Amino acid sequence: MGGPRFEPVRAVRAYERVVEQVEEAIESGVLVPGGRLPSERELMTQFSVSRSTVREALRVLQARGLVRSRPGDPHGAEVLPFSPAALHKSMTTLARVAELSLGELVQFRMVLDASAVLLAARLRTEEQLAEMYAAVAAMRAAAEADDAGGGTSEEAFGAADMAFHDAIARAGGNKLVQICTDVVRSIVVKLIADRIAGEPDRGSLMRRSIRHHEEVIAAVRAGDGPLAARLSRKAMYDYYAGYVEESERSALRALLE
Amino acid sequence: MGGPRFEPVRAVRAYERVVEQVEEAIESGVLVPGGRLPSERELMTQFSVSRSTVREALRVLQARGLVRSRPGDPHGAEVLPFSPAALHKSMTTLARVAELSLGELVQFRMVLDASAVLLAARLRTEEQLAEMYAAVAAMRAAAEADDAGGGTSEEAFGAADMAFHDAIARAGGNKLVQICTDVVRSIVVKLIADRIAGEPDRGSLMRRSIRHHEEVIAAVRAGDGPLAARLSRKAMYDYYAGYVEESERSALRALLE
DNA sequence: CTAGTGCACTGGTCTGACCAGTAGGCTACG
DNA sequence: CGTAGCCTACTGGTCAGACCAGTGCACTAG
Repeated sequence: MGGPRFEPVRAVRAYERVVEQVEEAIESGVLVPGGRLPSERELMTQFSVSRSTVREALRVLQARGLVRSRPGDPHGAEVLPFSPAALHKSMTTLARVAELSLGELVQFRMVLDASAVLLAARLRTEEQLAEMYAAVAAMRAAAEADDAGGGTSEEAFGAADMAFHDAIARAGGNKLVQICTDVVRSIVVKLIADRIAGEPDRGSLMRRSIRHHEEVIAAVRAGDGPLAARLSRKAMYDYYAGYVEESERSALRALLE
Repeated sequence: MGGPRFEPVRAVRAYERVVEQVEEAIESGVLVPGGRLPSERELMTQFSVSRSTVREALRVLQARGLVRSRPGDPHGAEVLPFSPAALHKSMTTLARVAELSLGELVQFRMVLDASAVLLAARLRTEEQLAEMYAAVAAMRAAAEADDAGGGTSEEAFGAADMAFHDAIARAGGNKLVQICTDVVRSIVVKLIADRIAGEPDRGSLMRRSIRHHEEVIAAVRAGDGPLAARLSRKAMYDYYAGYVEESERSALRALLE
C-alpha cells in the first residue's frame, strides 16, 4: 500500500474515441433524434481520422441503435429516437448464448407482468382501462374467427394479446418494465410460434386465456392490485406451462403462491 | 387481397452477412468461447470481401460482446464467453436516452429482487444460504470499519451488498433475473454513488440495511417466500427512497402493499 | 407551374500500403 | 544441454485513394 496506484493505460482505439464523442453528443442532447450527423467525409476531417475509422465508429453506433445510415443520403447518418432494438438484440443473444430456457423467460414475464398489473391497478387511467377492454374484445374476435376457420387469426390473437399487455405495462408507469416485458414477450413468442400454430386445441386455449384476461381487467378496475397480480401470474402459467419443460414447471408454480 | 404478397428486398450490406454467418457459427456452437476466428486477412478470402468489410463486421460483433480482438494477436479474434456487458451497455444507454428515472430503476430492482428472494426461499441450498450469511457479515465488518473512519468502507459495503443480492439471485435459479438485477444495480449505484458517499448519517443507514438483510435471510431460511419478498421490497425502499424524487415515491410504495 | 433530367454528393466496397505490437522459433551464449 | 535474448513473420489498427450505385435537389424544358 501507499504510493500512487497507477492504472494500466489501455490503448484506446481511434474509432472508440469517435464513438465516445458522438455518443456523448447524443446523450447530452447536442444531437437530437431525427437530427443528422455530418457526412463520413466531413467527419473524417473533423476527427482527423481516415474514413475507415469513421465508418467503424458508425458501425458500432449503429449496432447500439443510436444512428442509422442509408446509402446515398445527402444529409448524413440519422440520429435515431430511442428504440429498445439494441436491448432486444442483446437479450436475444443472451437467450441463446447463455442458454436461457423457455421456463426462465416465462418466469421472467410472470414476474414483470404481475408487477405491471399490480401497479396498473393503482395508477391506470380510464382511457388505459378502455384500451385493455378493447384489446380483450379484439382477442375474442380473433378467437371467433379461428373457430370459423380463419387463417391468420392466431396472428391477430397474438397482436391483441400484445396490445393488452402493453396497455397494462403502460398503465403501470414503469418504462423499463414495459420495455423488458415487450422484449421478452417477443422472444418467447418467437420460440414457440410454430408450436402454438400447430396446437390442436387452440380454440379452448384462447377462450381460457380470454377469460383470464377478463378476470385481470376486473381486478384492475376494482383497484385490487394483489389479486390482479395473482390472476395475471396464473393466466401466464396456464397459457405457457404446456410448452415448458416439466422439470421447470415447479419453479413457475413457485410464483403462484 | 389475393395474389402473392412480395416483401421488399432490403439491401443487405456485405458486412451484415459476415456478421450473420459468424453469429450463427457462435450460437450454433461451431465456435466456442475461447476459440479463435481466423485472421482478418484469412476471413477476407473466406468471405470474398475486402478487409474493410471484414473489419466492420468484427466491430459489430465486438459491440455485441461476442468477440474481442487484440492488436498483434497471431491467433485472430477471440470468441468470448457470454457476458452481460452488451446488455449492460444497451440498458445504460436506455437509461440515459429514454430518460429512465432513478425511481423507475429502483422500482425495477424491487420487483426483481423480491421475486428472486421469493424463489430463493424455496430453492436455495445450504451453501447459498451460507454465502448470504457471509455477505451480511462482510457488510457488518465494512460498517464497523466505517464507524472507525475507514476510507474505502462504503466501497466494501457496496461489494458485500452486491454479493448478497447476487447470492439471492443465484439461489432463485433464474439467470435472466440475476443478470438484469445485476445490470440495473450497477446503473443505480453509479447514478447515486456520489450522493451515498456524502451521506452524513451513513452509519445508521448501513446498520438499518444490515438489519433488513438479516430479516430477509431469516425468512429465506424459514422458507417463507412471501414474507422474504415483502421484507426485501421494504429494505430496498428504505435504502433508496431518500434519493428518489418525492413525486415518484408513491409508485414505489405501491409495491409495499 | 409542373414534370423530367442531370449533377453533386452520399454511403458501400475494394485495393494497397504502412505501422506498432505480439508470439514463437532461432541463435548464441553460459 | 539449457536458457536468455534476438528476429522474423505475422497480427490488428490506421491511412490514402479509388470506384460504384443510389439519393435529393436544383435546374430546365414543357
